[in-house]
Amino acid sequence: MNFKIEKKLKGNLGRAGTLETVHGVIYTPAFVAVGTKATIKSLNPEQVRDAGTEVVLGNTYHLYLQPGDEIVRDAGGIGKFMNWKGPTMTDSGGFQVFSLGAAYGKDISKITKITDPSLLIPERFDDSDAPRLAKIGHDGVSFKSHLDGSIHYITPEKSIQIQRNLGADIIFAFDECTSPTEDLKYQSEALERTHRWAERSLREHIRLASSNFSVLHPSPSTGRDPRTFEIERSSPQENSALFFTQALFGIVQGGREESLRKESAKIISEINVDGKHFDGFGIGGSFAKEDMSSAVKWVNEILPEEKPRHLLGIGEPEDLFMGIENGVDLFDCVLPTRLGRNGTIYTKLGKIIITNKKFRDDFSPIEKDCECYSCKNYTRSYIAHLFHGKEMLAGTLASIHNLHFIVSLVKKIRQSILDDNFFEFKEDFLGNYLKGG
RNA sequence: GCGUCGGUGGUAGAGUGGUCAAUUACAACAGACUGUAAAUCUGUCGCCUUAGGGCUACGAAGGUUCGAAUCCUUCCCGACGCA
Repeated sequence: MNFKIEKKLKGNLGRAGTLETVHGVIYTPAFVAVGTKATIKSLNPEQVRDAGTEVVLGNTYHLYLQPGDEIVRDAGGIGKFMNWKGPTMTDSGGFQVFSLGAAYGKDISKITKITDPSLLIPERFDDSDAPRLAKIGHDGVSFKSHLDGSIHYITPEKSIQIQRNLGADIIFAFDECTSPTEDLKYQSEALERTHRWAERSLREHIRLASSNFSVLHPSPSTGRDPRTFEIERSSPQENSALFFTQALFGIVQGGREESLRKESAKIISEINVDGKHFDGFGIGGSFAKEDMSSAVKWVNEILPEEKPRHLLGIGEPEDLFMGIENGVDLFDCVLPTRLGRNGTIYTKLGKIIITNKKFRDDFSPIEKDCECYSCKNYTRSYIAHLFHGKEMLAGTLASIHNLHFIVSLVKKIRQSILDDNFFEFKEDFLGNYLKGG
C-alpha cells in the first residue's frame, strides 16, 4: 500500500490523494462500499463497480462465522471469493463488540440521538445481566454466534489471523467501539484496552507477515494446500504481493471526550513494534452527530499527515463533507445499501421514501440528470411498484442509485479540492440537499 | 320450491350474551435506519375530539334482555344438497 497526497485544502486538514494497492488505486477521499458477508447486499460486483465503487469492505466476525476464514483463504482471499477485482478491506470485528454487546437489544446505534450530555454519560449502572451476544473478557471478547449460539472468543491476535486469511488489502486492528452511554471512567478503561489490543494487533500482523503464515499453512478444513491453488490461479508475484503488502490500520477511539480522543490519536500513531507502525488509521466510535466534527478534528490534527485516515461507519452527505474538510480520506457506511433496500433513496434535494403514495404515478426517473443504471432505465413509479410488490429488484435498483449517489458525491468533493472550490461546492450541495427535500 | 351452512372493519379470518370499536394476518398510510443480528423495525389504521371521552358500527328490519356482533322472528344475499 502506498499513499500520496496530491493536494491539500487551504487552511484546513482536508486533502485529496491516491492510495495504491496491488488490486488497484483508490482515489481519496473515497467511499468504501460495505459488503459485510463478502457481498454488497442485493448487488453483483459489476453493479457495484458501475456505481463507481473503487473498494469494498468485508467483516471479520461475520466471515469467520460463515463461511469461515479458512474457506475464504482457500478460495484465494475475499476479493477472489466474491469476484471483486478491485481493492478490499476488512473490519476487525470491533464494531460487533458494540453492536452485539452494549447496544444489543437497545435503542442505541452508531449515531446517537441523545444530545444531552447528562444523558450521554450517566452513572454507570450494572446491566451485566442484560442479554447480549458479546461480552468483553480479559484479553478479548467472547461472542455468542447469532447464527447458532456457539461461543467464540476473539482476541486481537485472532482477529488479525482471521483477517490474514480473508486476505484483504487493508485490515483493521481489533478495537472496542464503546457505547455513548458509558461514563468517562469506562470510556477511559475501554480506551486503554483498545490501545493494548492495537499494539497486540500490530505485533501479530508483523509476526504473521514474517512467517508467511497464510501462504504456507495447508488448510485443515479442505485438506488442500493453498500454495497449489495460488500457483494455479495467479502469478507468484501477485500471490506474494497479496500477502506481503496487506496494510494494517490502527483505530482511534475515545468517545466524545477531547482528552481521550487526543490521547488515543497520539498513542495509536506512536505504537511501534520492532520499528514498525500502523499503515493508516481508523477513527471509530459511536457518538452524537454534533460531536463528530470536533472529534474528527481533534484526532486528525494529531495523526501523521502522510498516512491515510478512515472514518469508520460514516455517513450521510453532510458527514462526508465534514469528514473530508477535517482530513478524512476514506469512509464506509451501510446507509446507501440499507436505506436502498428499505425504500429510502438519496436525491440532491434530500432523501425520499419511494413507497410514499405520491410516487406511485410519478413517471420521472429518481433524478433526471443522474447517470446511474436505475435512473437511466426506470421511473419512480416502477421502483415504487417493485417495493410495494416486495420484488427483489426493488432493493437492487435503489441500492444502485444510492451507492452511485454517495460514491459520486465523494468523487465530486475530491474534484472540488483539486479545483480549489471545495467550500463553494459544499455550500451549493448542502444548500439544496438539506433544505430541498 | 324445500333443506343445510353461512353473511364481521379495504381483504382474509377470529369472536358466538357484558371484559368488543371488535384477536390476528395481509393491504393501506406515515416514519426510522450511519465500521449490517436488517429485502429490517416502529407507529397509525370507523368518525369526531379541548385526548377525559363522545358518536356510529359485525347483511337489513324488528324483537328478547339491565346489556346483543353473539339469542329469537321476518326479509335480502351467497354456497352446497334435494327437487
